[in-house]
Amino acid sequence: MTMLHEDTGVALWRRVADSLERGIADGHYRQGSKLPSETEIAELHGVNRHTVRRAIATLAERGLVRAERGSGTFVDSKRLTYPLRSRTRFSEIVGASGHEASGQLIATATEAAMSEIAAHLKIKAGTSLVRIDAMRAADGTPLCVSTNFLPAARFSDAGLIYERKRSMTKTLAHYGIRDYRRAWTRLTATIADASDALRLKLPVGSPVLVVDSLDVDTKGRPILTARTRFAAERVQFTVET
Amino acid sequence: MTMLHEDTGVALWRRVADSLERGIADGHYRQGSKLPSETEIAELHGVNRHTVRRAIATLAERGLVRAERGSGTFVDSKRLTYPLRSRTRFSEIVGASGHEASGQLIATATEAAMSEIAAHLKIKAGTSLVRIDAMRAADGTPLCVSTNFLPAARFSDAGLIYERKRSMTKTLAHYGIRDYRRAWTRLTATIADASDALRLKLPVGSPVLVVDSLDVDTKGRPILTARTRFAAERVQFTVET
DNA sequence: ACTTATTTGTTCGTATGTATG
DNA sequence: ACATACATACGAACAAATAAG
Repeated sequence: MTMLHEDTGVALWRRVADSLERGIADGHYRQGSKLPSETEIAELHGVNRHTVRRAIATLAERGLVRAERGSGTFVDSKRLTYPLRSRTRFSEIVGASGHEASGQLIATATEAAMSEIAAHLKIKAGTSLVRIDAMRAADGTPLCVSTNFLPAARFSDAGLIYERKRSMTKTLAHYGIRDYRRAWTRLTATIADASDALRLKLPVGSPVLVVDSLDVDTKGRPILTARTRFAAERVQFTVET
Repeated sequence: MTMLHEDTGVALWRRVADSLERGIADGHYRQGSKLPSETEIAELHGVNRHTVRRAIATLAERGLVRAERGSGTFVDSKRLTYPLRSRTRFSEIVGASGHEASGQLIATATEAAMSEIAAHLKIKAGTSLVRIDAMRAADGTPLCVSTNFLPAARFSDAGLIYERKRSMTKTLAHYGIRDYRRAWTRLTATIADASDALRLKLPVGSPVLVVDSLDVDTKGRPILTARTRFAAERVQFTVET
């Protein structure tokens, strides 16, 4: 709204910030690595050092970088890249990016299927379901909380199994399911509610990515439908088309 | 907390709300259609009508439904389903779901490529780029704002073309590009900044879905990289794997 | 231990475009 | 039309911390 440049409607410092954020997001500047010095960035973008400082300040506020007087500004982004594909397994994905995956049961119960969930799982409404609420973390930091529904007929006591195994893949393996795949994924974002914020250790008002999904076995039979809420600031999804 | 049930850590009213929201999200309850009556829903879920009322109240607060005394509760979710796939075109997607797509140029300029963007477009840093900031809407309601970068060598004056055509597909067609595809898509969420919130007509603190993408032509040459911010409350992505 | 160069942090000053009243 | 306030942007200088020799 104020001082513009080349009739683009965007402030200079914001353009610099966007550029840097992009560089961090796509791995051009890796986690822990040093950004170019403020004067270098200023020269690169053809702006004053103050402008760069303001850009960096906004990134630092959001926790993407950390400035150290005398040595430099370092990337401090723990955002995990999480591919959405046919084979989507939390522990695999987290493990592949060099972090230690862990899971924790929040609650489990047996419920009657609501019509919407029943439709997804291709069972009759009112059929018995196992509900599993779980929190998943990478290197101890909570990444997501998920609410899972499984047909109780096939997966009775799945909650108890999950509590022991702390992994959905292992729980399903206990029932003889050695492979399964993602049938569909739907995704949006919202503000974390109080309990999710607490479990994800997020400040109130933080955005979460809400992922609805259905997993099916090798024969295409639905086995699991879930709603998973990811701490948006800790994850970045990639879509493989 | 509140009233619990079957030692699941989730309040009854929240379970009902989740169930209804799910039904709306997956089209089980369509836009504009009437929900079952409160007493019906209460019977279906085996809860008291007060519980249902609380669930509906939270949905109404978030603008998903609209309760009308004497006639019923109606789905009022303008959340558009937006598939992320190889062929991702705004106007096509919006048009296919029965809405009228429109675009509006916010600003355009020629800039020198920052190294990150240059890497995506496979050009040398410092090469001239056309930057196009645009807002896109469905039936007049803003859906997203996007910042697009195109190599100026191939697409000089793309900004002017876009201003006239108000569609990126048509703009590219003007340069002889009849087909293109999405090379990659990265996705996360954050809180809308002031200018985005204004342009998307969102309250401050609203979440936006941030989509980074690269489009390439039929020969695989990069033609366009963009960062698009969607009003999270108005859109739902589907991932096709 | 000392020097030197680099880098972030801070404080002046100056100028300009936008919004408000 | 004018004054005021505010955010943006640039320039110069110096202080303080760090790293390298």
